[in-house]
Amino acid sequence: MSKLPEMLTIGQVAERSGVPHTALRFYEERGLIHSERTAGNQRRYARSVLRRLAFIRTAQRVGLSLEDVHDALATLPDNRTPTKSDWSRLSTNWQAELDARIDALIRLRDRLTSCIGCGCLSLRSCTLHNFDDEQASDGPGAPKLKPASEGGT
Amino acid sequence: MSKLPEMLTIGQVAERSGVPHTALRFYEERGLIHSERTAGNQRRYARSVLRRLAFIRTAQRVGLSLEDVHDALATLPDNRTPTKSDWSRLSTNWQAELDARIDALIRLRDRLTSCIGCGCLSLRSCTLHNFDDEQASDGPGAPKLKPASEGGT
DNA sequence: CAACAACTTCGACTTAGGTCGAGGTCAAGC
DNA sequence: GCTTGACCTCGACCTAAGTCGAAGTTGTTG
Repeated sequence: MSKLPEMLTIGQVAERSGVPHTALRFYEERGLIHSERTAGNQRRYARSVLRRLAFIRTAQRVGLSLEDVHDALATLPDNRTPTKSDWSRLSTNWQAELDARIDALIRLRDRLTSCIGCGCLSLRSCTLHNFDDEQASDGPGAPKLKPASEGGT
Repeated sequence: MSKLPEMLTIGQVAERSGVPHTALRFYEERGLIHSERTAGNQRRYARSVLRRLAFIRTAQRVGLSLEDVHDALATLPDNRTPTKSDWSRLSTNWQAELDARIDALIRLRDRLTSCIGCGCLSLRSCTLHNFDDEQASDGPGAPKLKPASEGGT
């Protein structure tokens, strides 16, 4: 029973992944990653956790929440490395998400462009000002911006 | 006429802007908007606050933090309501921000696509797995990797 | 004038995504 | 076999962007 070379300590994972050890424990608590324990109760990670972490960080970058990631990862078979089809399925979902986000941002940009073009100071009739028809809330706490029922300056 | 017809109560502003009154006080506390007070200490808003709020909500939609917005608004001389050229300048900055985000998302999507295409199970040499070239130049150990909704600037 | 809606402040609470420190344990080198 | 550093748990704290409720005040209107 020699210690398998694939098992990594939390410090090693932190260093290799760039994810702080505090965050690693946090992710584990949230069920995003998993570790074995030594006889002395210390965490030991399979190398595959690095891939998982890349996954997680990527998802965050895309703007997905950890909960989203958790749900996505939960569709993977428990303790094994994702196969090509697992991976493909997840990636496909993410792509849809990405496409949607890209789309939304592009629409927003175009509106902004037209706003600048028109110099619509009052914003009263400005498309940018009245976009709740299309945009769900994407901001932090941002409830949707309702049309200011007229009004303006 | 001490009570000008243009002055709006917090309830009116909330209704017209769609921003909850709690958020209005919160924004005021954060220095994003401003109000006068009646003799009885109640807030009264100039109509221009509606424009400012549209501004703020738009910025949030673009993904900017309230602090970013605060800083942007602070660049306006004497903290006034944006004129056409102010608006144009700020909007241009937001566009840059938007462009950058769109760009990042598109790159990410394309990587994901190529990953699926190549079926690179190991990810070891996969582009998706090795995107630190763009992000992690913040230093070794990189706890700097900000999660989603990074503030621009 | 009395009722009542709208307003005030202040502190506590929320969710997401963590970080920090205290107090204690494990593992490895000399 | 001791020292040192890496690790453990647990609870407190943090920021952002607010929300909620209590207790008290103002303003409007019948």
